[in-house]
Amino acid sequence: MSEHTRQILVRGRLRITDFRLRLLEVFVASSHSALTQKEIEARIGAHDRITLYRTLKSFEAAQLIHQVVDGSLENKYAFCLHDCPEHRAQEEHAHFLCNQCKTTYCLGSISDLAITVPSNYSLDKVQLALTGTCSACN
Amino acid sequence: MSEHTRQILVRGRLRITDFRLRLLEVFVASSHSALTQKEIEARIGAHDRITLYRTLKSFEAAQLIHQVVDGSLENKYAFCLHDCPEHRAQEEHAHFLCNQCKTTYCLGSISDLAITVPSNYSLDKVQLALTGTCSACN
DNA sequence: CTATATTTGCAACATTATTGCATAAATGAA
DNA sequence: TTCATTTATGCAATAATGTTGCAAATATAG
Ligand SMILES: [Mn+2]
Ligand SMILES: [Mn+2]
Ligand SMILES: [Zn+2]
Ligand SMILES: [Zn+2]
Repeated sequence: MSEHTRQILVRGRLRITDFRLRLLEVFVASSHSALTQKEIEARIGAHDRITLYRTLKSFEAAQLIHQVVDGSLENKYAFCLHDCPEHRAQEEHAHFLCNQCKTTYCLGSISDLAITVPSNYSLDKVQLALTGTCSACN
Repeated sequence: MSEHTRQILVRGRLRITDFRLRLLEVFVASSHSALTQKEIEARIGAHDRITLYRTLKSFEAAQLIHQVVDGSLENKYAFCLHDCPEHRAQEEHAHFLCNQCKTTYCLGSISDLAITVPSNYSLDKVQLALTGTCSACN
């Protein structure tokens, strides 16, 4: 059953360990939304806090997950789908935080928006943090 | 010299204290950019950490300052200019984080952008976090 | 000036971030 | 398969940040 996550680790050139497989399962299982550390901990079962911290860093470096800016001040991560735009030439990336259920949804590309910065500024990355009420809560 | 900041506190219906005046001076002095707690502490001189924490909360509640989402995970605050769109009917608000000097600029309104959310979602707030290189660093 | 409401400073505690280091485990090569 | 090497893990320790309670100090209204 973990052949899928196994392959993801191989592609990311990360050693295959039990903990990494478990963490990856968690992300794959909620690939539509971003997770806080607390939410990850609730899902992953027994674990070491520091190992989780470092594994998140590794996953991020290997571009398996990405940090999510959703307007809350919490550090959230989401699984990078293979068409995730976050790591494709720094394309625009939108996320939606629901005020009710606190879920953060990944809305994907927003490259159709016209963003301009003041003259002499150069733009590398665009992060759009939307807040409101999601479909499930409406 | 502190007549200006005095007036701001009065308008916000906050009692005038020495610490509040000092903190407000700091914000007024860098009203074009957002400040981290560390940056505030470096500018304000001798102070109590908890008092700063609570005064920031008061200022925010009184809408003298607002939290800034700039794509970093740091908690930043910026002075609300009287035409600051953040507190005018939740209008869009853009900030720019410079990768070089780490300054966060307030870019103001972006209400001309066309933002759409999936059907059945309702949108309350739009925060646009731009990253790149600022004019001074270019 | 006095009474009342608010603010401040300090202690205490919670949560999160971060590094060092010894041990355990994974991997590639023999 | 075994072994050597590299990497990951678990635990201790520390730093940074967030948060509340409470008594003393201060601001403000009357
Ligand atoms: Mn995403
Ligand atoms: Mn602003
Ligand atoms: Zn919701
Ligand atoms: Zn700059």
